Amino acid sequence: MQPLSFRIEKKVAGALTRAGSILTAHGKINTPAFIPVGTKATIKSLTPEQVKNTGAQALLVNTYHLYLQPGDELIRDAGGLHKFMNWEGPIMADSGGFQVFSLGAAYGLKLSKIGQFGRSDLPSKSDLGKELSKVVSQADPNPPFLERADEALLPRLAKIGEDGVSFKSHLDGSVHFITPEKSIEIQHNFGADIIFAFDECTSPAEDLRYQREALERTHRWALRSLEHHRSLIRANKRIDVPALFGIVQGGRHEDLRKKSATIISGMNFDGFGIGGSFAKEDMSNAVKWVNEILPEDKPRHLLGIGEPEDLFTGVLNGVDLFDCVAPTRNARNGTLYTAQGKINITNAQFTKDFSPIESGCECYTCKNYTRSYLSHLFRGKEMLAGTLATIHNLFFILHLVGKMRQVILEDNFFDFREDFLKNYVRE
RNA sequence: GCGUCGGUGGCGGAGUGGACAAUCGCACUUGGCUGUAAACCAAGCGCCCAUCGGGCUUCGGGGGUUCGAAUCCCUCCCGACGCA
Repeated sequence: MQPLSFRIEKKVAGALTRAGSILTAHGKINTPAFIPVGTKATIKSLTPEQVKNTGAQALLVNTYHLYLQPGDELIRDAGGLHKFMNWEGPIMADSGGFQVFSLGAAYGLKLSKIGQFGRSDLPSKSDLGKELSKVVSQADPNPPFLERADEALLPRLAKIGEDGVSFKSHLDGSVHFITPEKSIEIQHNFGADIIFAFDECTSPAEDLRYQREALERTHRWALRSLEHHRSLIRANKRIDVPALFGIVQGGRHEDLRKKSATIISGMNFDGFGIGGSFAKEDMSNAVKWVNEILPEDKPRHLLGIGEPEDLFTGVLNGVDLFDCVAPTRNARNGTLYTAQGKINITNAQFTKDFSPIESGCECYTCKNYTRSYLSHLFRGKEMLAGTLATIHNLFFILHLVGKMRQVILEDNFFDFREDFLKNYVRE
């Protein structure tokens, strides 16, 4: 009857850290776990077999993108996502809540162009783009915070209302109104194992007043998501029902994070997502505040986080699941992970470097190819470049988190963390 | 040998008397990327100092006209095509 069972296998004394396992209808996920992102029902540049060979236990897909193309009903009619995309393991679906941010507050007039347009001028395509990141740096002397007054000039693709969010499709310009109920219906049609409540991922640029207002709306949407989820289960009589995770928001504010964790905890979700944006420096606290309140016996997913140092922060503070586009997107853009930090394989120094990306790495790419060859593929814009780089980056991150699980079980998490971070150079 | 067209920064290719150190591509160099509108985006790319900026030498070579030349004239060199 339970859509999912979660078992804690080991807890680290003196921390929120734990290792466990989640059992879904499509198999088990050993935690902590990193879940690669396959937004449009594909891990870009890899076949499912290749994804599996990197060590992935589960995948995460996106509601917004698949709803627009090819459509959630088509996926349902195809026999569900697992069959449609040929992935037998667990599948998670994000609710579209992140697109409220990425197509809303984060997207619009490039900051460098602000002030160059009067009301009558229309910005050109090159003046538009993504300017805000989910994770901002507190150290940045010029944080990319927009004045709210500029909003009238910004042609945003997502507009937030009380009942839901109006999206202007990036594919054909058509307008789609996504409510919490609609998001849940779409995710049910996918046949995903774990789905998320529809939320608003707020911009780090928003002030406290707005964060509070958005948080309350997200809480109302959480309840609506949960109620609709239950009514769909009652109506459909499916054997395999998806697990629904509620999402905690609250930005960087302690009182909001704690309030959100308390309220979402009270709604009887199957697990929890920790969402939103914050300064990188605030991440540790934000996660800790939340996880000290969330029920211990349910899984916690830190949404959209995946840089090595952040994965340690999450695990240290009680996170079980992560998803992030960083390893896959970085790979396609030539940034590769090594134990010493990230390298940009397109740099001139690697053209004649006949060593593997990382010596000792057991991934397919490192066992068979050199940095020089990768450099050549990237410079030649060959498709195989993205494939080999993605295989390495996913393997690196998946095995890093896998190792975290192992050392938790072996009571050696802190030493491992210290050793890794000592060698891993950020920036 | 004669004629025609043409020689611009690593390459392609604009410009055809002042706003040109020279549009734009490509290549090259370096950044960035955290629930993916991203196999993407940004910056730099003659030399020197440099914060804004300033100075110097450039458009096949040489000479000339002009206040001013990549742009006009003469000449030489080189290339393509045509005629001998």
